[in-house]
Amino acid sequence: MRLSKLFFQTLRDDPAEAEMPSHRLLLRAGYVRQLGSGIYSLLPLGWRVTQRVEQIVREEMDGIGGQEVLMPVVHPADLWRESGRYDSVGPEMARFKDRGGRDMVLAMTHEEVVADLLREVIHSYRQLPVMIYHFQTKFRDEPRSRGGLIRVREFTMKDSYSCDRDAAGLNRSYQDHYAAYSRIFDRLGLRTVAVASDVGMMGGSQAHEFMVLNPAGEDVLVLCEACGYSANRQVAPVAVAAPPAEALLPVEEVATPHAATIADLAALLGVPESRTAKATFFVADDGRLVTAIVRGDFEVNETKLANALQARDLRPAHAEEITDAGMVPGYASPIGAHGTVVVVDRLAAGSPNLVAGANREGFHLRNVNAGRDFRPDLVTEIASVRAGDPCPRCGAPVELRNGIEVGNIFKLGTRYTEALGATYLGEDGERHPIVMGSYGIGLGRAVACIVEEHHDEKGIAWPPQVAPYPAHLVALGAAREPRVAETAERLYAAACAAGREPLYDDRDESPGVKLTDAELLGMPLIVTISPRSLAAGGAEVTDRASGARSVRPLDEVEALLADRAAGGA
RNA sequence: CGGGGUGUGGCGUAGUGGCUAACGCACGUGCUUUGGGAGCACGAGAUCGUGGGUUCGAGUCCCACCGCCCCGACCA
Repeated sequence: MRLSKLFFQTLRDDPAEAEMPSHRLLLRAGYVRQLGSGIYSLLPLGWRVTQRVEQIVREEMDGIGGQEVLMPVVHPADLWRESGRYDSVGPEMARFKDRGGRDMVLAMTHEEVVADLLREVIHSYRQLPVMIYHFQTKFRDEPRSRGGLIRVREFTMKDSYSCDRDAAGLNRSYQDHYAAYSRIFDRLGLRTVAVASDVGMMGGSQAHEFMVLNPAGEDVLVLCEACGYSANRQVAPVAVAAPPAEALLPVEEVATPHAATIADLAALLGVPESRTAKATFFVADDGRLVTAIVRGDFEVNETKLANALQARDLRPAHAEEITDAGMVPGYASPIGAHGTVVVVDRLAAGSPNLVAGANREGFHLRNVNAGRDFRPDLVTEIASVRAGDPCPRCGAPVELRNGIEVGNIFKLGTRYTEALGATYLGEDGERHPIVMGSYGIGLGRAVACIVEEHHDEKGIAWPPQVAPYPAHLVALGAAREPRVAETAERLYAAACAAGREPLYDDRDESPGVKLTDAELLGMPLIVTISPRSLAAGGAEVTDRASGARSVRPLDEVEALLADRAAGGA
């Protein structure tokens, strides 16, 4: 591709709105353009990278027996009513009416369509297992997009769906995907860690997320260096031992002016935070006011709490809602409260004689014990793992890291097939629901993550497997020295003929512009042809990632450009 | 949805009530230049986010709305 013809534009200055390296560089190098919040166009270079990524994903999906299909973006709402998700999914799903007044949705995922296809196509156990997948646009009206391509509203996703006879088949499909995903991210040049995760809106029994470690990641991961344990903090169990039992002491009120936070309280009373109880308040989607009690040295884990309550949604409670239940924010405890579901963290319940709120401005109670002084509606684990807490598997201190989710795998089970009546006739002559799994990879997010991991201060440095072009030919001083243009044209033509079309900067630009653009654009190999290089016996070859450069004879350069396996300089 | 910020040629910015809205980059033409974002000259390009208001006069002050960014809430 000749740069003189390429639809692109590099920017000298960083666009003001871009903060993350991937966002900044993809914009500056002319790979993408923003149309609206969380809505991007892919320019030719960006589209080529995406296609390279897509092809790698396709090969690995085909490798585990996947069959590519294409399912629609616009679905009749009735389909989503059948699964119950038309009502359970919130405003992140775009809805509209067609001209006939029928309710329609823009698909944010395709379980329903797959289940619909299954009930039409699959009748017998002989047709199972089967796995289908597609690359399709998804629209999710996120409350807030962010981070350039990391979190967008419209994006392309590879989603695959395994369809098995039973749980054992699902396990195999799940393992196949797990292995395929590991190969995919490896090939993409992404170092990922697979973490056990929450099943969220998908439902199902088991899920893993493939995470790229990145400080800008929106998820917090619990990692153990000692044994390799890894989990999303949303689900990671707290393995902190309960303190030794003590005799339960009588409750005693103590004045604690201006001690509305745990830190202030602990300092004022001279007790460790672990000897206090912290109350936080939520309102569930069904209207229940939830009082969550964790030990003062822990934070509430909203995912665990929501799961414990079987609530779809939790929001922080307003002060009036807390007061209405007979509690005093800042000095609150369940003692004397009414009209609230009290959920106590396992560890808080197992820690005796804690300091808790007195429900009186400026006062706390010493020696509060769950069960004796108030009755919890539920005692279960609702606290989040902290950095340095013992690993739930081996006990070594765990580490907390942020991660970006680039892929996930879910065991769905029969939730959708039962709802939609997608069944097969088994060997036993009985009708059984098909057992499904669903597996996603966000392509744009993967591209952004690759840039996050493969860039320097000068620009992008694509791994060869995903680079839009294998090399970047730069002709310098061509106007002055006809041999430069001739040589560059010859190398370009030869590479194209070998099926390895490079980028070719044939523009009438100054050397500085061309060289900085080459580094910004990030092709793995930069080949510079100039009077100087010709005098030195050939062309200068620079490995973008390492910066290693050397002048090579022209026939060697020609072979390098044509060689599919060529990597470095 | 809460909090914060921001909106001026394609990009980055200046312009805190007063003449024809300024600068750098990018863009066009010509000449010069050619290994690290070149020089000179000429030129094109902005209803200053939108609507209302205050004022003799508004890019600038006030109100409302909209867009975008960040933090949080949210989230396969």
